[in-house]
Amino acid sequence: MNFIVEAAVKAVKELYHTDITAADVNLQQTRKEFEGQVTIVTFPFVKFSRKGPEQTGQEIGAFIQNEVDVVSGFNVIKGFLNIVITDAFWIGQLYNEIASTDFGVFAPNGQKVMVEYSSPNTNKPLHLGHIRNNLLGYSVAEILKANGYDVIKANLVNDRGIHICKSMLAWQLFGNGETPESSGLKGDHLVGKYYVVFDKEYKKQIEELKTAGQTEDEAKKNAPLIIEAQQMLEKWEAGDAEVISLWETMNSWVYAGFDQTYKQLGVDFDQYYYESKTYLLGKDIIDEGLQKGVFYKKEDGSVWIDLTADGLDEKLVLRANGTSVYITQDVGTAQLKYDQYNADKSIYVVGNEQDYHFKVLFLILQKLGKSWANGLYHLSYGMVDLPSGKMKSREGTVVDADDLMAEMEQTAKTQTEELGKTADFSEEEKNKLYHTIGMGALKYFLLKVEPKKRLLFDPGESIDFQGHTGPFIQYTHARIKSILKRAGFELGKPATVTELDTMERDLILALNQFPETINQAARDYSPAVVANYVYELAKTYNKFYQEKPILKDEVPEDVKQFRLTLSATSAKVISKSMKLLGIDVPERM
RNA sequence: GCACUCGUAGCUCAAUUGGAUAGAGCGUCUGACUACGGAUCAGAAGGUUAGGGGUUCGACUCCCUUCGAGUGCACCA
Repeated sequence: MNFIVEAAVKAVKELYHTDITAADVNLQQTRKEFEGQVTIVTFPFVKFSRKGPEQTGQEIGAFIQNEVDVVSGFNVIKGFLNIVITDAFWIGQLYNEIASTDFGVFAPNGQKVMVEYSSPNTNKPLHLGHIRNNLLGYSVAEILKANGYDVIKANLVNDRGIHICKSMLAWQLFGNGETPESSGLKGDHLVGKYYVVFDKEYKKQIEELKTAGQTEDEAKKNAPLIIEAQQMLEKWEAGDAEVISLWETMNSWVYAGFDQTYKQLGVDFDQYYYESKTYLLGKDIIDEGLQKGVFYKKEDGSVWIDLTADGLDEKLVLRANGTSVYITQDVGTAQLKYDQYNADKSIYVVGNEQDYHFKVLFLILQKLGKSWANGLYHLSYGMVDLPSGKMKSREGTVVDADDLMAEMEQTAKTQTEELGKTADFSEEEKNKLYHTIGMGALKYFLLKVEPKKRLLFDPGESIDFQGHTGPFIQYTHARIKSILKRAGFELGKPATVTELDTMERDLILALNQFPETINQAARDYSPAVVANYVYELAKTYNKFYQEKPILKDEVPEDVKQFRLTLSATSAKVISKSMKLLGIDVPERM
């Protein structure tokens, strides 16, 4: 629609002798209840025209109609100039742009972006909150790719630390040599089980010490288990062969489990980072910062940065004994990433409880004068809540990722069997379909909500398959495919129709929004933008489908071909959109 | 206490980034040629956009304030 904007700029220049830029023209889709397809808001121009908004609209409208030959008319309602564009234009748009294979795919823009997501702890299995993280990260990566970025998906695995040692210790003490093979438990679940065991035994010891007269705080510090775990961590850091060996074994179990979960989820990574390898990074940068005067040293030798001028606090970046803290390591890892990839942007998909941390991290890197610091972005997302409140792993109120995915597939199976449309499917085809639909429902449910908003999940009532859902969109796609198959239709024939019905035009308009939607989703780092778009599109198609015959005998051949083209392009755009969300669409369901 | 985020129909979410009469789904009620696939479509009911001020041609959107919810405020990660 750039030509409309350009015409508007020209109109203001010639009519009112004022230079404005394209950004000053507020262009939007015309509301359904008015005639026309695009609307210019004319209020901002009245100060140039020195006339009322209606008259200004009339003048600009007349100018544009005269200037642009595909504009066939206009109307003005208050400060809104509604522009009517010819059907010939829209038909051309459908056949020349929308139907082309690279519609919605932008040429490489020469920029590189890293998206870090997932970043699990290796002491417990993934839960619903991790699913949201993974789906967001994967989808944002796909959206950026579609916008022409060269994307690197990274996973920073938290594979060390006291929490890992807790699982290890509990397994050592209470595990009796249990392995995934011996118990049939998925590796990450097995390790998670011992994390819970640790917590239970630890609490017991705390109670014992309390009855022996210690305060809560003392008991927490003095419980033998926690002391042992700390000793284990020290041994790990010292490279103790036995501890390292145990650590490697248990982590390998977890990774096997994660791989399986990731595969089910359909996410993947180009680059893994492990905190066991990065946790010592960053110290040299702290030195660098000390020299530059960005940091300062306190009497005890600890190193700090003063961010009070930026509305934040003072922050420790290195302990008095010279060891790192969390943020030290993140400073170092950020540098490592940059040295390795030279990315223009780096996205961190991390929950909103770390908003402050990333604010501080980015500010530190800016103050250190890192040229790439401006390209850092924290994609912060809200917690997933249950009706009972927050998920807590130790209280057993978490919704386990593997369980949930299995339940979704089961629901898909039940629903599909009830409808009885897959009688001729092979067992393998059926299973694949249940997976596609179950995951479609789950993924859509999580991605349709704006990332930063918290999300409510009720395990009691299963995720819907009707209405504003993934299966609804998948169904629309399958139905189109069915009709195309029946007609033996292939894209490629030229248009022979010259006029559009309202519903046909609305559908082309909706399809035409796709590239802009992809842009906006990337600008906002928001898969929800795509999710809501594709739902609107599916609804628009369904309405068209319901009211306009396509293959019926009474439909003239050229109209039939045209409606088939509309259907085929709708299926393609639906499929492409869903792919950006990491959701597959079936041919039949 | 301080900081950040959020608050839209009974419930779950939208609203073209400051634009027209705030839109969908679920749920409730009513319909759709004797199905080009009914996991669909049409219609009805449902709102003081948490409350109150302000900014302007125009505010769900920006500012102030009150209330409510969440998160953070470790020499843990």
